[in-house]
Amino acid sequence: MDERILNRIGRSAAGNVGERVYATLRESIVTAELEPGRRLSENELAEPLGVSRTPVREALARLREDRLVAIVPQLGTFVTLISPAAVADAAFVREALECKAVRLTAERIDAAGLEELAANIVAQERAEADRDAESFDLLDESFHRTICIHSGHEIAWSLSRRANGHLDRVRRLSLPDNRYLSEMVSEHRNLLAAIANGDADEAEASLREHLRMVLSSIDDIRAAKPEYFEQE
Amino acid sequence: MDERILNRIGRSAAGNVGERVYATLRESIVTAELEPGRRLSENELAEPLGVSRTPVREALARLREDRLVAIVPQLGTFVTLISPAAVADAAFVREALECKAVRLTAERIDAAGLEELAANIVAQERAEADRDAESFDLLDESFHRTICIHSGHEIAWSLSRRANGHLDRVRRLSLPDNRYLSEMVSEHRNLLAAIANGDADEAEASLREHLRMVLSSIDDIRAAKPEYFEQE
DNA sequence: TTGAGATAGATTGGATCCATGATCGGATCC
DNA sequence: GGATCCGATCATGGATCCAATCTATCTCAA
Repeated sequence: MDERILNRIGRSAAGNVGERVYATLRESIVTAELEPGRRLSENELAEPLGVSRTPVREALARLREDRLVAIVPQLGTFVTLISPAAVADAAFVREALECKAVRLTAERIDAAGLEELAANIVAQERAEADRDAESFDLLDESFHRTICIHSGHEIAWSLSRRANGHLDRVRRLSLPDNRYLSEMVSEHRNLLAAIANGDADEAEASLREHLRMVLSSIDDIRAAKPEYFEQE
Repeated sequence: MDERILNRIGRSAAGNVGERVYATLRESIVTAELEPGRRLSENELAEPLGVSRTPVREALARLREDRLVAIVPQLGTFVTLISPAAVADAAFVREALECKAVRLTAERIDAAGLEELAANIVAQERAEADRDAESFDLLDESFHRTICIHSGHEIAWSLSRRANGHLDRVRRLSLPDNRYLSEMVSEHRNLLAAIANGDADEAEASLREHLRMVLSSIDDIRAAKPEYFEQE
């Protein structure tokens, strides 16, 4: 396994069809364009994408691991209903990983990293002023990713991102309501301040508070769209 | 999506061929029967198992997500070299998830759960007396799984288990040396005591100490088998 | 009209086939 | 003798084919 080989590792996951299909389907599910409970068919998914069943199957297998679809042999594939337990699990995982990461980040981030986070917040403020929730979403993701990367454990981000599907789905369903937007920017500012001060405890507490806010909207969504939820 | 359908969910992941192949290959890699750097071929893997390339590809795709193999298109699939960074990532993830889980477990475990953990430790003591490292391994896994399950977030276990491949590989390579065995049993006892007392802080501290011990052997392995390791 | 049974259709799981591209070895030319 | 070019071989990625089986519908009889 020489260097030339190592240099090419990752290509397989980069531009291949299965990866694109996975990203497409995940986005469709998270935005509820493919609504919870919806029946999917590998053939019907493959045809409009202009691909065969093979990469679709690969994508669905990954989505099953994300618990975003359920595959029943000889019957069909279904978008999972929103499960309060799965949402709680996602919140648990994200809090565990990101809180631990932010402690490390507060201890070891460099000036360039702080600069990057500060620039991100400036952009968030602009998105807030423009009421541009979609841009804010991307910036929010980038903000948290940057924090995880500077902890030295980028894996924290990729796992958190992966587990986060259920939270994303709930959040997107509630997106039209953007009254929380300025509050979130403010929380991000507090978090950055704690990191800049190297205060791991404060950074963790700040992030924990921030993450838990996302959960607050789930009851509203459930009241509005009960058919999207599992019965307990 | 009625109940009959829901009742059958999971069968797809239970007895199917891809799952078996995944488990088999993972075990072979973790025990270094398929040594780091080894080139794998889908055809050569499929033939002795009596299956086609399809389930092998499915298994390899999952192992790639575990970072246990690297797939290079038109070239080959390779068992990844042991990467100190990947090992550290695995330790980070496990510590983050399990420490957070054990806090919840200490707060909410019931008598039956405590009984289960106590019985497990008795079995560990027997394995220790018999110098039966393999049995101890299974019991250790079961012990940690039980703790995670009683936190109410079994996901902590499945993700921890999944991310743990690199740690397992290092540990198995060092297994013949079982002088740590009695120490680990003792640490498990301390952990159980903290949980039984409902002392979340003590339980977390105890588990953290316990998990970090696993890392101690990596340098020995590297000295013994440098060709298994990535260069930094 | 209603019920049961058979049959047709559709679904995923697994196996096979083809396309693309990378490596390696031998033939050939300088 | 050595470098170069070309083709055979083999790798994964994607497409297609077959098998098993579950659902739904249609038919026929009571």
